[in-house]
Amino acid sequence: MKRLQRDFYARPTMEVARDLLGRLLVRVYDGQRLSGRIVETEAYLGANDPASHAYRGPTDRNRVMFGPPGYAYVYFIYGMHHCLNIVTESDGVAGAVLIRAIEPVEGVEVMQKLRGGRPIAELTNGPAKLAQALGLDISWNGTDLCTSDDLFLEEGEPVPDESVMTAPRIGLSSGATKDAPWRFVIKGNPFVSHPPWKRKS
DNA sequence: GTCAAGATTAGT
DNA sequence: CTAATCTTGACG
Repeated sequence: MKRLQRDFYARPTMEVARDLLGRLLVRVYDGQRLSGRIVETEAYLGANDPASHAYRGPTDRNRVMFGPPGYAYVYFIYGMHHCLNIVTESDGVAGAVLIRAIEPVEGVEVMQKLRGGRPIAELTNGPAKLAQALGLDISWNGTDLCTSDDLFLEEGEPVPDESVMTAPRIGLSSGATKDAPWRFVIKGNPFVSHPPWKRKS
């Protein structure tokens, strides 16, 4: 299947976050394809988004968010979790999309092994969960998804507007943009974390 | 140098 | 609801 090119990522973050739904996230682990269909994303901007790591300008940790689009921004959080983001916007402009959940497609057994034998339903329905299921850690920060042989995205099956639902982002405690509807999910998909349609955000 | 908070998860 | 667990970044 065709791989997504640089121009796909070189657009406004919100647009990319929406368009990422339905795409196939692929990780080649030990020569084997592990993949999943993206079912949940969140957009994080720069200067105008207090909830973003890039809000206060570039630092050692968030630097890749300010670089060219199409790169992976992976960070370590809460002393035990890793999360995967896709860098957007043009070089010099901060922006990234957090991949919050994917629906397992290939390499389910390997992903299960990496996740301590958890059931398929709990394999990749959360940012830190999918990172663990795909064997991603901080060493993947800065990987170019347009040229890497081990981590990239394929076109997959674009999702129609009627299947997309927006909601406030998860886990934010403060900031003017904490309630902005910058979270995108495929309505009704069982692998979405904190399902918006089940009320009780 | 010090220190509180964090784009989460699993278990009570 | 809370513990787990440790890096980062703000401040002095």
